[in-house]
Amino acid sequence: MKKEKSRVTSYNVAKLAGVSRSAVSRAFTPNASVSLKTREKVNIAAKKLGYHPNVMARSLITKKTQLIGLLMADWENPFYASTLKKYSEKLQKENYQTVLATINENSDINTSIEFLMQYQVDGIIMLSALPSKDLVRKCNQKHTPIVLVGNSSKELNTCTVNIDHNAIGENLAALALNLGYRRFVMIRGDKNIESGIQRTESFSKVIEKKEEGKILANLTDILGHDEGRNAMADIIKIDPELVICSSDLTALGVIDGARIDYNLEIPRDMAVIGFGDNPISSWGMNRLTTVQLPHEKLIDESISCLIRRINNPELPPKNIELLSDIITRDTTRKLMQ
Amino acid sequence: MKKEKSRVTSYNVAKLAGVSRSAVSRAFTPNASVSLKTREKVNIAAKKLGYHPNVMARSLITKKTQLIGLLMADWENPFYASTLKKYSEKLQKENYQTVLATINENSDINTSIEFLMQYQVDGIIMLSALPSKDLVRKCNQKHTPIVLVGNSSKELNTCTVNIDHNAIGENLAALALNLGYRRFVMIRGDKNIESGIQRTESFSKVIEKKEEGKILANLTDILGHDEGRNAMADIIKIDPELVICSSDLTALGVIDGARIDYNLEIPRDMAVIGFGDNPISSWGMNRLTTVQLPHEKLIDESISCLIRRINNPELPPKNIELLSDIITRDTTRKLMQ
DNA sequence: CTGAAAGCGCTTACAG
DNA sequence: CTGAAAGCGCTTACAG
Repeated sequence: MKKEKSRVTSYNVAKLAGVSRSAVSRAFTPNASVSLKTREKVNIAAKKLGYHPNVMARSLITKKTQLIGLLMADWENPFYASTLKKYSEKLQKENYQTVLATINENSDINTSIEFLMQYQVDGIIMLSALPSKDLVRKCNQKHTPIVLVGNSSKELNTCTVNIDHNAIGENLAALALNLGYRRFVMIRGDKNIESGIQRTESFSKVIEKKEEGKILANLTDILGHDEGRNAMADIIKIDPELVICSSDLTALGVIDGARIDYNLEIPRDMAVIGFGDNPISSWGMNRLTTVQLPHEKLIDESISCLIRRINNPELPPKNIELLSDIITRDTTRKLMQ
Repeated sequence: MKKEKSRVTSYNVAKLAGVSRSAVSRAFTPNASVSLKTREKVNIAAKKLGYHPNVMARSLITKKTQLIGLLMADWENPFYASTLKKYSEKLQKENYQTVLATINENSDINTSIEFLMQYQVDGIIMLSALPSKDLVRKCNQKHTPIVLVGNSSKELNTCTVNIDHNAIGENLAALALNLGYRRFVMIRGDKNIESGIQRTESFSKVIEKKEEGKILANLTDILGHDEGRNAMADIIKIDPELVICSSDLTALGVIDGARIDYNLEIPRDMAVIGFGDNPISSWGMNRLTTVQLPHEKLIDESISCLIRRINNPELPPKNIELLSDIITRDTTRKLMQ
């Protein structure tokens, strides 16, 4: 069987340094009441033995693990790699480590959350467009702070950091009308995702109010390049002036379909707007007009919300809404002056 | 200050179930010697109280945390999001949780590794093209199993799972010559990364041996779409028949540069081969000929290597080399029959 | 500033 | 199969 790992404990360090285990503990606690001399003795001994405090044992006492659970549901998002990286780095800077948990068909949200709970994470960041009342209830019950990122349901009694999708819908409508477009097709993925619903509704509200333009079709369950390209078979029959997609990848697919399969010129024959400002979207022939999300801010706000909540559980939860910009490139016509 | 979390402990469950804490512990240990009746009583009480064993306390005794550290250095790789997801899911299936650690300019490898060590991770998976002898030495010293993924240095006394880059270089050369190309330009990123060196060397060895063809230039420190596109300014002067890139993104940039900035037709005027088979590479006009890496296998092998090592530390480390396929699409000419 | 002692929540020989 | 007891490695009042 497994050979026993011979761990270096505070006892060993204490003995070598000629002090008590309390002193060793204090030497590793910032601002603890230890003399500089003791601290130095301990540090030398610790270095010699390769000692690091056992966080597990510590957390048993302090009831803090310095562990943050990162729950991610929507892995299709092409930004997730860099998002993950940034979370991990920024949390590390705040002295937290990141425990990753995945949600998918096989492992449901309950399993994941229970895993995280067993590890006594100090808090949870949930990245998902899906609502999760059960999750929030469970966390509140266990007094584990959680912040919901990118989930647009506001009634929940917890911290949320969101993109203001209503504003996006309105801005999109204003821009579209301004550019002279009147016949629209909207495309999005999962039809139940709140953010897409909000954008679509606020878009159409503006259009109705101004009594200009018309949404010819509202296509759903279309996500990603290939589905976008395939969707052109339907779109071509509808013949819109502008196609607005819920993802840059979908938009790029639509453009490929339009150009390659139907020989359209973009934006002359048809304009396209994406969502997300994927790095790809500015490449070569793509030059996609799209919505640029405040990723960095989303991350920063969610981390600071969570940490604030961890340190002051009695504070009321914050609900933050972030604004986005529209980047105008070459898949929509230029504004006439 | 922080309100005390009122934790449910095994003591509470024991009391409610009318058994000892030992019994509670056993009820949560698979194959422990408990009667079915006791186990059921415990389960009912646990459910009623919302009890989950505290993994931190458990790990103090068992010396196993069921935590795996995932160290990632090369975040440019566009596959990292899905790689991360798969690791997390597969480890979860094996009853491990993933702790993420990042390496970058700010947080060096030592800081990250010490973080992981403090959390007493049972093992570490290091995803990086960079060599890391120090890391391996440190892990061996602490008896923490580590497997190096995608790092081609073989002498290290640890488990490694790699792509066989020599084979790729040879296959690339054979294909290139077969297709009738003779004048090559090679492009890669960081010139010190072993995998790129190996591919380049084995490629040129084949060419020299066959006394056919010539590498006109070996460009380094070029990575990603934009740098690839810019590199066309130099490439156009060299006028190669085939450009071989160390990344699909670079290749796509070269193609954009060739088409848009220099009006070349691909592959008629110049052929391009990428590396990695990024999903983008099969899209629309891209249709990139590229090297398809065995991602899934890389992940599976590294996990099983690590778990084997965790369970049997005395076993000698394995060094696994995986083979890759070349996907021929439309950025190279077709083979004449 | 310092150390002895208690205790965090768990598991595991041990004895029955 | 079961429970009392010891102990994992740490921190933190407490008394000095």
